Amino acid sequence: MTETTKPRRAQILDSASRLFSERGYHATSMRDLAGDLGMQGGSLYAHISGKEELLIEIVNVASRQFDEALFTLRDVQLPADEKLREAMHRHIRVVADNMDSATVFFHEWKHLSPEAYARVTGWRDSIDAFYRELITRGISEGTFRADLDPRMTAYLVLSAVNWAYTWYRPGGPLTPGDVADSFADMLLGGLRSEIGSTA
Amino acid sequence: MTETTKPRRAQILDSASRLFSERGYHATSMRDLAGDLGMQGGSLYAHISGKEELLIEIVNVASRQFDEALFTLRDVQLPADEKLREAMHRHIRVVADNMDSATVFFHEWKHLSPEAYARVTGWRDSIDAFYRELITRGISEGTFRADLDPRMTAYLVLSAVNWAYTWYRPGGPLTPGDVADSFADMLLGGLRSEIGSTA
DNA sequence: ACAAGTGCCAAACGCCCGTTAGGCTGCGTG
DNA sequence: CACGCAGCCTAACGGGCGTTTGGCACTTGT
Repeated sequence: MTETTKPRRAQILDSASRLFSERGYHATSMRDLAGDLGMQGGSLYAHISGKEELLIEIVNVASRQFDEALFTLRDVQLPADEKLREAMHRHIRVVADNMDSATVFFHEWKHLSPEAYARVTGWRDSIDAFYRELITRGISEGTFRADLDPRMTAYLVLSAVNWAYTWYRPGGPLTPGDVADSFADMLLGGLRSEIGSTA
Repeated sequence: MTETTKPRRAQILDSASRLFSERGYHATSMRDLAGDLGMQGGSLYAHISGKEELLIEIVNVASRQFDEALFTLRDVQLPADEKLREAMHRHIRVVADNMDSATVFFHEWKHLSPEAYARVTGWRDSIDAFYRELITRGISEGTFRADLDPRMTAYLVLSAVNWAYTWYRPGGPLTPGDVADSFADMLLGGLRSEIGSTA
């Protein structure tokens, strides 16, 4: 009995993350969720205030993790290419370490109430701005090609790291670091061989 | 005979695409959908057999368009880099020209019944295979770098073209062709400047 | 031993869901 | 004019939804 079992609330959030990510928020009933935990629907309300609280908390935890992962990189002095690689490492690690809540985050944030919705779009914009600034600086430093459009470049990088939630499987042969390095190598160096790259 | 009801049916499918993409499949009720068309919930059933038929048809139309766009490229003789660019052009055009049904396609296919679900995963695999083969051939032809992993490369390309459904806005300053060219330039040539690219 | 507190259950609440049934209206055709 | 028949209506069906309530069993502190 010395082993401390997770608080009931945390168990509920874990189950909710998994079920919401597998079936979707609206397609998961409170009775489904309770059944997954071996209890009755009404019993959940001793621990939570309602269904939306679960969604809000899952999305908040996910967005906070993205935020923290990249925030500490903002003022690090590093060549732009290395910094981009490091950002992708951290970004993909957050996705990979939280596949369920990341999936919920990407799929269900539209169903949040207006304030929570606004907070998510705010996060989106700040992540966007982080990558755009990184790229803009890389261009002015001469590390990145001068003809890049920072907005499109940020979209491309974000596509790569975000879309991973649809195909990455933890426990498979690839670590999050493998994925990040592979993507960074291709993005930074390009797909074309030296011979093939004419102009 | 079925031809006569087609216009109304098409209107229903259009409304359903828009509402499903905005609110999600389960969060859109048949009464919502009917209201959007100025009718009562029950009246829909003169034109369709049920709610899932709408989802199936929307997803089928979308997947067929992806299929057709890339199928005719399979046997075209073209250098791998040009062929990849053309594939991205077509792929992004399908997304951009069908934002609503593409969004439904990417978000709601998990909620399909088993057979329809299997058909979608089949499509997914075939698109995947298309890009992998294209890249594998490009490597053996010397157009692409020899150290590329075709699987990871396909993921990267698919990330770029698929994720567009989350941010692209038709009618904005960017045409689908602009997006495809921009992404193809960055992917093929890499982000690094000539000076910065040391090995 | 007893009171307080915790965690859960069983039942019910009002509401909305997808879907069906039956009837009314207005049109095109014999 | 009579007919059939789309196309839509209103009303209702059984059922599942999120949530609330009251009470029972068990643990804990004194």
